Amino acid sequence: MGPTMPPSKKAQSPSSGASASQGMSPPYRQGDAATAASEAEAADLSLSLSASFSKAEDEELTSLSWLHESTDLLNSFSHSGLRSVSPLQDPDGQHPRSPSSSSPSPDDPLLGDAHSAYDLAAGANRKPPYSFSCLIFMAIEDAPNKRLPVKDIYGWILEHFPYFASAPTGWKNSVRHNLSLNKCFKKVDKDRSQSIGKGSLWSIDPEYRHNLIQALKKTPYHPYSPGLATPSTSPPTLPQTFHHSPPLWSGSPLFRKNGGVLLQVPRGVIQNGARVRSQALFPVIRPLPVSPVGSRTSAIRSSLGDYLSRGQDSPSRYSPPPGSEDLQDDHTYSTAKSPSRLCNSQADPSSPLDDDDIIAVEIQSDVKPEPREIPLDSHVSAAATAAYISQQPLRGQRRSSGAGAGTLAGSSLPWTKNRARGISDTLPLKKRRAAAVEKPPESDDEEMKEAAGSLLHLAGVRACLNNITNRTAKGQKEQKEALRN
DNA sequence: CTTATACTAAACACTC
DNA sequence: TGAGTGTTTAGTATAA
Repeated sequence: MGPTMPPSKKAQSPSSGASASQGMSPPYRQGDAATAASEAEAADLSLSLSASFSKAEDEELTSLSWLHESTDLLNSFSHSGLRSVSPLQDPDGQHPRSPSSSSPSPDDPLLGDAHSAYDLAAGANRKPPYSFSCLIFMAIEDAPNKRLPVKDIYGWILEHFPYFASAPTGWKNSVRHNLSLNKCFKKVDKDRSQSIGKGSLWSIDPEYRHNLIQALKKTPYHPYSPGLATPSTSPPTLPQTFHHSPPLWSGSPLFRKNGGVLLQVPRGVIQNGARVRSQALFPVIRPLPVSPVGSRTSAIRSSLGDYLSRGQDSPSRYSPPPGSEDLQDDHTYSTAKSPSRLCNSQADPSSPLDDDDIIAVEIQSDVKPEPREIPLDSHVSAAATAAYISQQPLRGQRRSSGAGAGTLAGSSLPWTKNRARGISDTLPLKKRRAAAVEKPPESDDEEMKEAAGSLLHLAGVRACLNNITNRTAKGQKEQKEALRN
């Protein structure tokens, strides 16, 4: 998924496997003379970016103008020739930085010692802080038709993350692995008239799109990422204080493995490729019809506008166009689709949850936040979800999101395509597949309904539960009345 | 220590 | 037939 690379050694090195052994992750070094100017430029841009993001925070995010500003800065940054900068690794390339080790220098309060420690030009050799799921997601979303063959996904990743050009080819396997395993991705039925050769086109499953969007929002490139959003002069924030940042869900694996750790990064350190930031900051959101600052920014606006406006309940904020289902965000992978799908599938589609439901969720969270009370309906905005979840204790979130969703999905990875075992488990793969064809497993929906029904019962999510129970009660009542008659 | 998540490697099957 | 693609399993690493 995700912004993925954990703050671990694994994250720092190209991979824990062959790539590491092949020395794909050169130690951090001071940039050479050719990059000096770029570093200076990066510092300036970083200052501007940080200031912009900080301004957004100071203004309580009541306006999106900062976003345009930031986008412009990102765009300019993208032309600075700077590439990836991993903030998580010590100059020796071995250990993540600790918060205490990243005190800004007086000369450069933004970059601090990081500025001297990290090679701004060496980003191409660093693994991007996105999980493969996010990379794939971005690639597909960046495609005009929102669908790509694997080959083009490779190409997109290579284009945007030069690191992979020199990385061992195992990453392609990982891409395919993700495509196959991750429910967020689905194959598009091949159109014989438009044969693309081998393989299929891959697209994003709308059911899970929110999860991916949410995951992407957890990336360090998200303007709300504390690494960018907090004033540069403030000390690095610890993850525990994160809940103050509205859009962040600190319980997501993406947060845990990236955002949370990136908090330890000296403020203003530019992370990873500038191009990535500018071009794929939020390449996942459909552009708005009207855009004063370009499609990319529109995309961001379409995402964050709704995100903010609904989350902050401000009428002055940008409102998405009708039908932007993307903006009804189910948070992240870890919650998976099951709960929301349950609600959606069982609730009356003609009466989607409205803001009252969101409020109800928020109220619930205020009263007694329990991990199990995660908003379960995808109609609940991402803001509400994130705001809600952000109040959950980290550990609780983790347990609830992981175990809960896992239970729902009947898999340890709720968004993955792990088929329910049991069908001729011991048979050879081929026979198992044949058996699966003959006896298709219970549909995800059915599984989700069944499992999530139980969870919903526990969770007491008012909107969903009421909807479901009302319908159930109504049906039972009608049945009884019919029997009487 | 356990659990969840992400990644990598590998084997195998399928398709072009 | 080989290469690319898709699926699955196993193992490892990390964080909480």
